[in-house]
Amino acid sequence: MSAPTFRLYNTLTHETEPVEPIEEEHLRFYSCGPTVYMYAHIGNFRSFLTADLLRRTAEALGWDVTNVSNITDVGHLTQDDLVDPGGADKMQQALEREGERFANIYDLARHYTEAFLEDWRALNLREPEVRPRATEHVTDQLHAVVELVEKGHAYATDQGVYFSVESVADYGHLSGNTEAQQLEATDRDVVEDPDKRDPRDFALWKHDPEHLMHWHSPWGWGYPGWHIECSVMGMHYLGDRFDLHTGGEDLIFPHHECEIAQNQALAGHPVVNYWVHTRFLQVEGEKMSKSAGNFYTVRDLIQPGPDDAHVPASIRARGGVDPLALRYTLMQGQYRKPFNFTLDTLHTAARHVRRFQEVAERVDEALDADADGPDTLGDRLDDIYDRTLAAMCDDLNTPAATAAALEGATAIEQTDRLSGAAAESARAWLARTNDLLGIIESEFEAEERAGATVDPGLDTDHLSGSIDELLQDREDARESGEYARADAIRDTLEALGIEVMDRPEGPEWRREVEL
RNA sequence: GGUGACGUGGCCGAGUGGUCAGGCAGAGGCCUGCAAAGCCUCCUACGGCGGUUCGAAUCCGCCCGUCACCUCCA
Repeated sequence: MSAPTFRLYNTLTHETEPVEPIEEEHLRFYSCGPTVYMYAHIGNFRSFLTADLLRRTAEALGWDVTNVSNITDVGHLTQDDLVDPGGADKMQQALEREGERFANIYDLARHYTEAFLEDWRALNLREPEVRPRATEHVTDQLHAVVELVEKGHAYATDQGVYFSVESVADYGHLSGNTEAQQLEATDRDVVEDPDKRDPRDFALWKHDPEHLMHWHSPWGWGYPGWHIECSVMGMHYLGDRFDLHTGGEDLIFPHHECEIAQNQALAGHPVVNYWVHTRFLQVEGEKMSKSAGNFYTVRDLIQPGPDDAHVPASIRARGGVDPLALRYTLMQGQYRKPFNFTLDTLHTAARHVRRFQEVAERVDEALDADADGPDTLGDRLDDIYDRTLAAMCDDLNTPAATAAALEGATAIEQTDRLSGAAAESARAWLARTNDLLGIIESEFEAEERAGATVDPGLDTDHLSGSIDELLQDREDARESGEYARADAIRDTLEALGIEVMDRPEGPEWRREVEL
């Protein structure tokens, strides 16, 4: 079968377009990463997951991929445009909030960066080729600001340096915010800079010697504006023409709008061809917020603390859900459509992920047994994989892709007796599907299996000896017809969250996934 | 007010002119000492009103509703 055409919705053109890399079969893209001032939440990761799926789909097509995904470890003003002498900044606020935990702002950034990378791996996201930090590129950012001033695209006031929006054509095209008055904030409770020439102009540099992070510049001590870092790091690593740029929908305006203007001014031409934005998710039908009690960080769900009262007790009781179940859940909505994250979906996802894993176990056993017989699965699984890939190529249609993958699991389950040949086909299919979707087995766990620490979510390991004893007792009871006693033992196990299955070859147990 | 997205069965969600999505929940059956798991079968919907068409969930128009963004946010 010929490879399907990879198509993505481009915010810039409002159309779903074929992805045609500048370098043939080499996708180069930039992903806006997090500001590291708190633990990342599941909405953050919906967006990063889009970038991961983009990569995996391109790789499945045989393309090379170069992805740059930044870490924003410079605090920016909570009201981006406003030069607030008080320096109310997200990271500074975090430091004030959690002051006793961290020695300084850099320590805080380091902590949340490490936590972010742990979550990233837990969710089975592939590593970007480059993960630059904003603080490592401040000099580059300053050079860019100087260049913008020299080219007449920016000007300095007492309070900072601003990009002049009217110096580039087409400002507002990406977001549709073309009217000047739309670009003026209605409520401004912080003093704005009276020397700004146009309310739409945005800050490139903020003069503030008191800021917790500050650098020397031609305009005195201060720190860079938010938008310039992505322009600079993107072009630094990917050149002044690259394929694609990803981020959350909130970044369309102002962040990416400003980035496009800066890119145009610096390079003299458009730099990025495709802009891909992930919609915000909702949780239980509402916007996720701490006050609504539906705000979940990744670690809330995969390794909650016993006192995380906002995490449902059923999840806390079992020490968190399988991270792949969380990943699977986030894939149950296409990245561009409204998505309602619910515990019900999480529950279903956990079942599906376990089902894939059990199919994989069965295939591995059949591989070892290597029974004679024809390959009854290969053609069918090839067709299923083709449809899975086609769904991903269709603007990352993950619900359709996972539905197709599930058909593969059913196909394997339906086969009563797997021949060695069929098992090999099934194994190959599982590997390809996992490469594409990442929902069957974690690449990082496999990597680290040698020195594997016990998953904190699984506390049955120390119990398995006594579980085996109980099961043997139950078998003895069953053989002697003492079914009441056998059922009582099973009830005991179920109370511990252990499911018992009497298979023809003997009893098996596993943890329940009920939430 | 501006911009964009979206409304499919009890629930989640595919599907861009004529043929089956898939899953969850539910019902029946096979299997089982009974269960569980798995397998088989059943449950047939497209916000409303017009229009185009031999034929529309699918195209067009209007209306209703939901959501998001419009300088904190992925």
